[in-house]
Amino acid sequence: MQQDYQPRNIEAAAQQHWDNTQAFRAAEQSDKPKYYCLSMFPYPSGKLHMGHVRNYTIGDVLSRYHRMKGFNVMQPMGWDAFGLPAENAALANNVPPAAWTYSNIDYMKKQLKSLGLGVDWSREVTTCTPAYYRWEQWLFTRLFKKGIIYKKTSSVNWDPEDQTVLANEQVIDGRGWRSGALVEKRDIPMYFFRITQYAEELLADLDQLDGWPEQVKTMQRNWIGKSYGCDVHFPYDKASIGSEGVLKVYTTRPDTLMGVTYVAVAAEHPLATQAAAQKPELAAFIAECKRGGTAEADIATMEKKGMDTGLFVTHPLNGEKLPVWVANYVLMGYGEGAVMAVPAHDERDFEFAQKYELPIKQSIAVKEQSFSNAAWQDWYADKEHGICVNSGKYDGLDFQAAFDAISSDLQSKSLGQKRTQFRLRDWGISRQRYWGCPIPIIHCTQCGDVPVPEDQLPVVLPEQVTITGTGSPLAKMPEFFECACPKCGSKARRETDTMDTFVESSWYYARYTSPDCTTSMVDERAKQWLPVDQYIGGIEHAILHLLYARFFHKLMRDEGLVQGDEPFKNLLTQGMVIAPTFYREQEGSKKLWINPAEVDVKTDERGRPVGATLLADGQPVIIGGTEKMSKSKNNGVDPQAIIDEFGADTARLFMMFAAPPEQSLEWSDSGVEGSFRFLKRVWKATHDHVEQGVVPAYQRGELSAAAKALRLQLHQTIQKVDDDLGRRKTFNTAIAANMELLNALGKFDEQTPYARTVAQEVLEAIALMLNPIVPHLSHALWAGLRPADDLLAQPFPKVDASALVQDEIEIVLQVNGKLRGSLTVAKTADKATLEQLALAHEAVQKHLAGAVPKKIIVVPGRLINIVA
RNA sequence: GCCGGGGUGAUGGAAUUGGUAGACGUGCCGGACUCAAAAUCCGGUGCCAGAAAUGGCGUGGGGGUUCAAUUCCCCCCCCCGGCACCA
Repeated sequence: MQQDYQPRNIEAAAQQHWDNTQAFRAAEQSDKPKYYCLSMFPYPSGKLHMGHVRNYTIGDVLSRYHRMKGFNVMQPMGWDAFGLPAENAALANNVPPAAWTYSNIDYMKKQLKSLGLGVDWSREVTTCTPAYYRWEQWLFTRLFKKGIIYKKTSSVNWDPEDQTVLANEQVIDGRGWRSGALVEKRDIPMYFFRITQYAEELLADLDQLDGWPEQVKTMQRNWIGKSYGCDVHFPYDKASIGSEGVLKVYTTRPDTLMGVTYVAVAAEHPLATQAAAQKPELAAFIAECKRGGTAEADIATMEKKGMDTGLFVTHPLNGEKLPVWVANYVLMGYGEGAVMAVPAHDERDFEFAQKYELPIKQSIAVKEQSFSNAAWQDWYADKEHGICVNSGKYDGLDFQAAFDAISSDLQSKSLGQKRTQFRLRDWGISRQRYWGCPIPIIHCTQCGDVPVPEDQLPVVLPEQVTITGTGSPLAKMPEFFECACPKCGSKARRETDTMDTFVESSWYYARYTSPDCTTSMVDERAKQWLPVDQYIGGIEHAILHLLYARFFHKLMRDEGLVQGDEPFKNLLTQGMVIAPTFYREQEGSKKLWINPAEVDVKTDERGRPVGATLLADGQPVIIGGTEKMSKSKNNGVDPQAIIDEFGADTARLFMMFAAPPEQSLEWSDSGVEGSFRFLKRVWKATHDHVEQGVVPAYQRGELSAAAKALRLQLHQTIQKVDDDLGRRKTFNTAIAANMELLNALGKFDEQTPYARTVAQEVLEAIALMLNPIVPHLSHALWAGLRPADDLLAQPFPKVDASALVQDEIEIVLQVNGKLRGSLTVAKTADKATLEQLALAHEAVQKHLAGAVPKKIIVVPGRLINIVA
């Protein structure tokens, strides 16, 4: 072994060895159980960021650990290559999105390889290639014929100046990001996946997912949002509306129906349109409602506004006339575009009624609570304890009884019925963008929307285009959209919208099993590898991506392509990588963000930061918060710089040590140096041992007390690390346990032949236990400790139960719950002996001060608490 | 606004099933080595009082359950993720 730890050499050598032996090629033929380990594939944005390093290191640790535990591991990698940033880059730098994307992939692939991931690169998948997306188009045409995909109109953010649709993130304070024009909502035709048809199953199957975090399942349940409620029809008041008809609403609180004092409709609702024709001020208000974006967060937080239409509907049960209002918080796209308002028992309606002086009518009472129109109280919305009041024949009924009575009365009048509903909406996938998968539809004036026949797939996205930022690029390319109708042969127009990029990422996990299949979306190998045993990715994907992928799995299952109901058996959601921010105030209250690498932080005598200066000019900078690494806050640390300076193993070790995977991870330069120091110490300890000659690892024989204690700690550590890597997935504590073990070895200085076999045993175990985390280092350590063996063939170390046997244990003594001392006792000591010893203990006597113990609690093997 | 998560020394975090709060790392203080510095190694380090022994306090704030609460329950404050066209 080299005397010094030289990561550059050993990492290159280890990677070369893995390449030469095709070590991570996943084979279908194997007598071992399979383990499919998948990290969310990256968007090729340019270069690797710390979030990627964290994600892929976690995946690699689990992959290598499972390999050592005897699994046939498959860990693939690919590229989520379609998306908006490529078009933005094209606008900024005048490079075609395809060229930009492919060159980013080249660079990032080199970076990923330098991390030493045990990836089977032969399975690489790139979503922007026709080889990949043709199968997405193929599935689309199948689903279209089945009716799972349909067309309807939907609202988008419209930039009237650039004449283009904007993504939510491109709308900043209600204006287009490039033009600065006020954004408005516009209804356009789009294709939808009928995900609501699978809502019930998507909800129910969450119960199968024992390996998913409870929080993610809860978020998905709430997102799907199954509710039990009632359709209610309010007959039109013929005098004001002038025609027959009903206004339909859905409510989860039919028990409050007798408290309805008005109804509210969306700006686009037919009744609103009708009323606006007579009332210019209403028309103006409707126009105002159409301003602004479509994001739900904006709609939910904006000021609630409304206007009376002057129209009326009648209450379905008591025939009362109720005014129809237009309100900006009611959206046409959701449900019927109308809601019934019960100001007394809904907080939003309450505010609205107060603002516009609409009547508030109590219809629910809770015992010992008194109702007042003046201020909202939380009990007004209480379903559990309320009973009906001011509700005629329903007075005195509780929630469920009123629900049943009112809905059955509505049904007998044909003015409504019970219905369960989902909050989940169908998935609109049309995008008026260039860099995405073309939607395989041809529009024919005779035949309508015709799916592209299988033998004409794929519809290839042209790669030579000019992106202008206005309009849709494909819609300006006749060579793309001019075509013949596959049915009647007459001149037709190809669809120029592309698909939501969430579609590609909804099935890539399946494609990895059969990446080279040219005859189908996936082949029989999918049945062998799926489901994914471990999926790893950011918590920000908890709802959309994971729900869409689950949905796609069911769609593919129903097409006979895959088996099983769920794609991902176990899920690990990793936290963000965060770093301190620094800035200077500039004119116009703009902040100039300064990279942490360019800043010197001053601390007081206890290490607390007291100020910071810019290295370049020595002048102060302001210390900001610790936030997610991002370009906008300029607080990113380039992983490449860390790999170049310390090596990939240090980067990997720090990432795994600084926090458990699910928490956010704070970047720390000195923490990185600490990780590097630890690797140097492991290297030195192994080197110094090997220099004196390698020996066989300890097997059996008499040992000194110190050697016995070291072996006890060793095997306790193996037990803990095995559990930490396997069950708990807390890599930070696994590393800490190895650090403690190395510290203990450092204090063990016996040089007898037997002692050296114990040292060999410890060093071999450390090399193996650290292997999943710092595989290059372990590869080199192993070459020194066991020159004849390849580390890749080694199993995870096994616990020697005989080393764990302890004769004496420590018991903690408490008096009234406070720690007062401890006892070392024989492990076999019984309860009576323990109580006796505890009462006799000096510190216990002192704190009892003669008082008679009322109770003695003995927790075997842990503590004794004497209550006086 | 709605849904989900989090808050522990100077600092990142540990405490796995209600049972010794602060493992391990960083920083800081002291020492060894050195002409000196860096690197390395050794020791100390929750806060308050005390020379010490020791005692009290302490897991965002307030209350509760329990022999015992970072852990369970209720209320409040702050921070973060998602909200359907960022990925």
